[in-house]
Amino acid sequence: MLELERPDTLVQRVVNSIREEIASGRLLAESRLPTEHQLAEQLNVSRSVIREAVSQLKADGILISRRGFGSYISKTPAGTVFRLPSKNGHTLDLAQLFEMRLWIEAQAAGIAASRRNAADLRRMEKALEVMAANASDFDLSAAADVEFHRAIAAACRNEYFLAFHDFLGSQLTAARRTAWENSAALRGGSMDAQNEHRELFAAIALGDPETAAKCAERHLQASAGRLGMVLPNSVYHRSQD
Amino acid sequence: MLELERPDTLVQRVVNSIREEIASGRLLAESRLPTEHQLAEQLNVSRSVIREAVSQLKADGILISRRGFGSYISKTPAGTVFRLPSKNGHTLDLAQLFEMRLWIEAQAAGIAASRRNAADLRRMEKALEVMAANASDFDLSAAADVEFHRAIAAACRNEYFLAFHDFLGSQLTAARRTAWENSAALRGGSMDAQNEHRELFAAIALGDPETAAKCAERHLQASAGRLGMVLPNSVYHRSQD
DNA sequence: AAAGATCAGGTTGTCTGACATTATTGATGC
DNA sequence: GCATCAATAATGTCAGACAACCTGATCTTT
Repeated sequence: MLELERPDTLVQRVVNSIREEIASGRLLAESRLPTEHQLAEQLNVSRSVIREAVSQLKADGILISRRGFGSYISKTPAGTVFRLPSKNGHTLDLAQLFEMRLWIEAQAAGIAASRRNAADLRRMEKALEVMAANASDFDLSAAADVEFHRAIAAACRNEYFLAFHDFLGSQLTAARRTAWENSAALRGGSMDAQNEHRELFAAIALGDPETAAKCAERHLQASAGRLGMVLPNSVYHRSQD
Repeated sequence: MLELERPDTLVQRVVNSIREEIASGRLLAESRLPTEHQLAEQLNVSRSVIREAVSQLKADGILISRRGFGSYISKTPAGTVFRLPSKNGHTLDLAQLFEMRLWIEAQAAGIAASRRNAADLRRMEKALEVMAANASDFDLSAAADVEFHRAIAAACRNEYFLAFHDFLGSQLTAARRTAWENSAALRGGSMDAQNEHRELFAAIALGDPETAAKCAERHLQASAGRLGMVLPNSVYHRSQD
């Protein structure tokens, strides 16, 4: 099935153009941007287009504008948002994304093992119970699975880390949905998953970071297998070269 | 020194408004947005304001619009960009940010130890040499330091992970610049840092993930100390509770 | 009756021009 | 020298228009 790709809108082209000016160093940090009128004339587009483009760059923290004064490049021209780099434009590399999540999740498990308090453990255990009680209900048990892993990330007590964990999760489920619509592959191995969860939980409860991290890694690796994904080699148990 | 709080621009308020509408579930995924004319009338602003707001949300992957048809909520209403959550609006928690970087860097070191190839090792070594040769030149040695850690992250062979590593680095240097303008505190401990780097490099070259991760963690912890930062307790060497 | 062509209405994309609000700057007066 | 004030200019917002395009209904042809 073929897809027709369309030319970029003017706004998109202006955004790319300004981004490149900055990346190439022709526009330096904290230097002033030409006025919107000038930009409109230089690029031969209307001021509305310029304003929409600048509006996007402002939202990314790349530009700053002050009414009555003008717009200038931010002190941090790299911006304040993180976008997953996508080469061709749309498709994400599911395997690499999952691999990164595996690493984050493993690190989270290790840290959680040394920082978790009683409330964290209760929250994890509760999620496990819900998962066990609703093993037949896919939506419920999937939600409990997310909650279990989220409780682990939350036990690290770092809001940025937690936010990034959530971000990866949402990106992954979204990408998976668009890739294969059949996530039913999970159903088969739910018993194994439950055991892996229990192991992981035990290591965290015991306060054993190394074991927790390894349990998490094994669990995620197994999950990938259940989803039919092929990851690069394992991190810790790989043959030496 | 006090700061004058200004009311948000109309565009910003519209953006927040639509975001909230989605977060609260009043606007469902894949459902259509009112037309720009309707939105303008409902919110009592001009269409230009609506267009700028929608433009931002499109850039974040929250909205999608098709000419002649309309705009609708994306399948992934969480968006495709990651923003560091900032409560009050501007200041980031430097300690938490640094802590997260420490974790990422430690994980990167461990993975790199099992994935690095000859070219990776050469790249790291080269960075170390540059750093040693220009110990007195702050800018040069700082750049080499960045390059060293970047080579480690690159050796993990995961472009998303590398991109996130870079993002954290840029955010951190930016935040540090605005916090204290004097990063001269680094100068004193450059000899220690050099030793830590050598240790870390040796572990990676040897292919010992656990040691590499621990070296990286110690190094970053020491760096934090040299910067006068107070981090939460270490992950692995913390007293049991 | 079914398939294709045409048309009408609506929506986003872009352009134009205007006014409001705010910051900079230089002249003025003392 | 210093405060005041007008002139200038930039962004923020508004209003209206046309272009390009999509959808669905109607009309035409087979």
